[in-house]
Amino acid sequence: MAIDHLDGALLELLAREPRIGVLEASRRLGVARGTVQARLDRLQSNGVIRGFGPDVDPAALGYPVTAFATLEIKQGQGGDVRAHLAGVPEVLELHTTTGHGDMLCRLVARSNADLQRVIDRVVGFDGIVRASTAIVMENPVPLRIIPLVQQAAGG
Amino acid sequence: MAIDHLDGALLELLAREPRIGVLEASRRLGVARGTVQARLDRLQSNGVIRGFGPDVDPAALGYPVTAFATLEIKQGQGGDVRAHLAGVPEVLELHTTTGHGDMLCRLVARSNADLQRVIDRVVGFDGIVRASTAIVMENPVPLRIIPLVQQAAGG
DNA sequence: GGACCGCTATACATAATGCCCAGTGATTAC
DNA sequence: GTAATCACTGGGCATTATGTATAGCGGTCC
Repeated sequence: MAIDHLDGALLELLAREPRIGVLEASRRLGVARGTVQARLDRLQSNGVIRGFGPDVDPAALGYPVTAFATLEIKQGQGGDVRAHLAGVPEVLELHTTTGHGDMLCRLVARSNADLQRVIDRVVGFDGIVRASTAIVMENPVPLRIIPLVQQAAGG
Repeated sequence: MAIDHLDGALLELLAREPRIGVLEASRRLGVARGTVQARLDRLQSNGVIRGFGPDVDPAALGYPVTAFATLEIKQGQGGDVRAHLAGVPEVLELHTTTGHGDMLCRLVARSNADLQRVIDRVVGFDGIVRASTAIVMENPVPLRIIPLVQQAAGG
């Protein structure tokens, strides 16, 4: 799937002002409303736009501590470990990675003390051999996509 | 900031059907429109909802490879390294973490071969001493927030 | 008891949406 | 070269949502 300049500009606009409507977007971009509508439909059915879910800040929910945990898994226990981690609300995402048959997960907690509880819960499972945790201090580049979109759009 | 059941249900609803309007949300939740509007306003001014930006899938843009790189930084070079990484579109996020004065960043690339180019660009900077990269194979738990929201909402 | 707060319920003007259509220019197919 | 296809334009129209305001009601805090 490739996107062109108009797609890129539309995504940028939506990222900057998400509550904008199709009509207003068409005005800003200087194209017809139907065009914006068609592009949006296409971007969504192509899977480029997964959705417009609310971007919730865990810190504002009372979970200001973020950490990344690298997990070492017993052979053959991958499925069980995934199910276990999926059941922990503080696990915000989980990846399996190359390396030592390992997993990487993003955790949040209410405090550094609470992080200990979360880690205990995460690693308190039979298939997990070892865990090493890195606590996030700063987040100089929050999750972003626009620079990549611009590059993909050729600009 | 604490959220109650109604806030939680509203966030869940928005996460599941993001294009829903205030009116429709009020119908689903069985409350008055003004209530939903007030809750939404409050959640946004509280920072619980950062926005409704489009959720763009890098894979659909032509970047199906994700990796996490752990970087070791020269003392005193942090600021320069951040600026450098912020300028690389394939760097989707960057965190500074405890450990070895390190950083953790999420990268995407067009292919495994392309990942080499991205990594070269990332680490081709004076302040970076060493990098170790883990390529993501699977993503059993994609970035999510609803389980945490439910827990924060008390149920 | 009085003040305050959040929710309900309703109203109304304005604006956006979903959907339709005909026309145009550019590209592709034959 | 001609026909067909495709994306975009520009317009219209009925329906629906939004922003904003109103008054009333039931709690809670002192």
